[in-house]
Amino acid sequence: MPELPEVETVRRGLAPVLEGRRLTRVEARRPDLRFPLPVNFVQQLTGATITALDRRAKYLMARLDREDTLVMHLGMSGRFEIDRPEGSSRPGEFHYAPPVDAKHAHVVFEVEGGARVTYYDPRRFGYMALVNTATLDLHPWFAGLGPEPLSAAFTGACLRAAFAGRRQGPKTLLLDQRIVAGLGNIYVCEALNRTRISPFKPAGRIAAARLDALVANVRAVLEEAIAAGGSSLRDFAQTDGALGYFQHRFRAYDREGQPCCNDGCRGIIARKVQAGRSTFYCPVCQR
DNA sequence: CCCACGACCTGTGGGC
DNA sequence: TGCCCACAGGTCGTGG
Repeated sequence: MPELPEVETVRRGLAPVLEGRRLTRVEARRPDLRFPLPVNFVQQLTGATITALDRRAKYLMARLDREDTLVMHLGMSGRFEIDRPEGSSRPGEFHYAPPVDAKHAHVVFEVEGGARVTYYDPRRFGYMALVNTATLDLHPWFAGLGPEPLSAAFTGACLRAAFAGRRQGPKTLLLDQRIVAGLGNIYVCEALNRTRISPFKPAGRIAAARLDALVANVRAVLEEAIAAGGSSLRDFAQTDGALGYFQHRFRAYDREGQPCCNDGCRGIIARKVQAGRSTFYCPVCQR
């Protein structure tokens, strides 16, 4: 669901209420998300202070003043909401409105000062784990990740190396988190459309200059999406409930049958299933 | 290495 | 109105 811009939007929303705060109460309302929650999940988190909230690829990482880091992935439908206690209460005891969607409110964090952060995830493809901080980079979820697309490490040369000799299209390869970490279906479609590269063209035969342009467009579309608060399709909302609005600026994704937005192109956006997922592209200008 | 396909799980939207 | 099917932002695994 959430791709890099959505996860980054969530991070920016949560950071002010979590960073530097102690977890006073943690509730796991079911024993598992996609995977079982760690044994002693609640116990290990209760009383811990979150020193920083970071993002790597599509993972959120809450650094703790303990050995472990709380790692969270939103899967397809994961979402966080923040709320404040209502009414008066004795210090240290807060009263909250019931969760908006109690059926899918799986994990609840209450922090010092009273804010409550609830994790909702109808499909439960999301997951949370406690991972030893010292060896975090060696964990299977992180060890093989490619560069952050917004970092200087992501370059045309990276793509040249990763694409060399590959007959698969750039669409599938850009979804591979080992090549570049954080892209998903939407932003890959958008970046390829902006660069006028066919999602199906054998990746190894794309000229170096076009890969440089692709890198620039990946960055541009991600930055624009972050600035817009991400994209809201079915259920993505920012932590304050506001909707991101980048979906209104899609040029390819979910625009089957509508005109291509590229200058001078009169093509119509098409949809094809590629590697089991919808690819949206312009058959006229994307070559 | 590539692809096709299915699994995980639940909800929603469109077509009839 | 109601039902059924296709499809959904991600990842993981299998088998040809």
